[in-house]
Amino acid sequence: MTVTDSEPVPEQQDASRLRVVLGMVGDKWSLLVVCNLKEGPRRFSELKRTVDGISQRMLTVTVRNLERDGILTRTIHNVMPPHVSYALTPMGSTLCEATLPLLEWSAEHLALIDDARAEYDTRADTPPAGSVGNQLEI
Amino acid sequence: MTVTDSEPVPEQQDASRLRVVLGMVGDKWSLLVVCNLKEGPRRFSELKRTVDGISQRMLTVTVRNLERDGILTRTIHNVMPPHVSYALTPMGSTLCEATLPLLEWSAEHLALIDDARAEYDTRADTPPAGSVGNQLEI
DNA sequence: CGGTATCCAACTGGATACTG
DNA sequence: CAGTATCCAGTTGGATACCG
Repeated sequence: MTVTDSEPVPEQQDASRLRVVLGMVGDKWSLLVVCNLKEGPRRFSELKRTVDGISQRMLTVTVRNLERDGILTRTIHNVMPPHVSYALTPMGSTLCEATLPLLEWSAEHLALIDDARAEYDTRADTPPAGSVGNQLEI
Repeated sequence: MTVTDSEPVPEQQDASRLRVVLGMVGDKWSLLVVCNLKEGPRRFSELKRTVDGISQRMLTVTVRNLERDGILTRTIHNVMPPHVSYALTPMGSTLCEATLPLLEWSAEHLALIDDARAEYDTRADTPPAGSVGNQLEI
C-alpha cells in the first residue's frame, strides 16, 4: 500500500545498486583492506603494515564499516598481549570475486588510460588558433 | 636501470590497480553516467535528466574526467540550438562490462547487507552486562 | 596491541548566477 | 543548450595524543 506507482525501470535499479556498492567500497580504503584479507585472516597491525599509507584511524573506521556490512568478521583473541583478527565472511569472498573483472580491466587498460590522459592534456595545453580542440561534427 | 630492486609483489600490483580504478570511477557519479551511456549516446541535458540528482556542475566535471581518461567521447554538433553528445569509447564499453559482476553481486546481496547492518546496529544499541558484543575466542 | 578522541586541512559536491 | 564561475556546507581523512 505504501507503494506509490509502477515498479522502477531497470536503469534505476542499476543506479540504486551502484549507489549501494559505491557506498560500501567506493571509498579510498575498503577494497584495499578486503583484498588484503583474500589470502586469509590478518591482525590489525598486519593490515596497518600491509595496506600502504593507511592511518590507524582510517583502518579502524574502514574495518568497522565492513564488519557492519557483513563483509568481514572481527575476532578478539584474549591472550597476552591481546590481539584482534579480521577475516572475510563468505559474502566478503564473493564480493572480492566480483571485483576481479574490474581488477583485470585495470591491469589491461592502465597504459591506455595514461595515454588518453597525456593526449587530452596535450590538447588542453595548446589550444591555438587553427587547432582542433574538440571533435566537431556538423 | 632506474629500477631499484625486486619487482612489486602481486598484492601491491592489485593495490596500485585498485587505486587507479577507484580514482576514475570510485566517486559519486562516474559509474552512473557510464551506465547511462550503455544503451547509446546521450546529450548533456538527457544525462542531466536521467542521472537522478546530479547537478549541472558535477555532470560537467564528471564527463570531463571520463573524457580525459578515454572512457567517453564528447562531440559538439554545430546546429541551432547547439548541442553536445557523449558516447562510450570501446574502452568505456569494456569498463562497463567489467562492472557487471559487481552489479549482479549487489543485486544478490542487497537484502543480506541490510540484514547485516540491522543486526550490527541492534548489537551496538544494546551492550548490556551479560551480552556478547563481539565474537570472542581464547 | 588495538583502539578512541580531538583537531584541523583538503577535497567533494550542491546552489546560484552568469555566458557564448 | 551547455556550459563556467563563485561561494559555501558537509564530509573525508591525516596527525597527534591518550586509554584499557
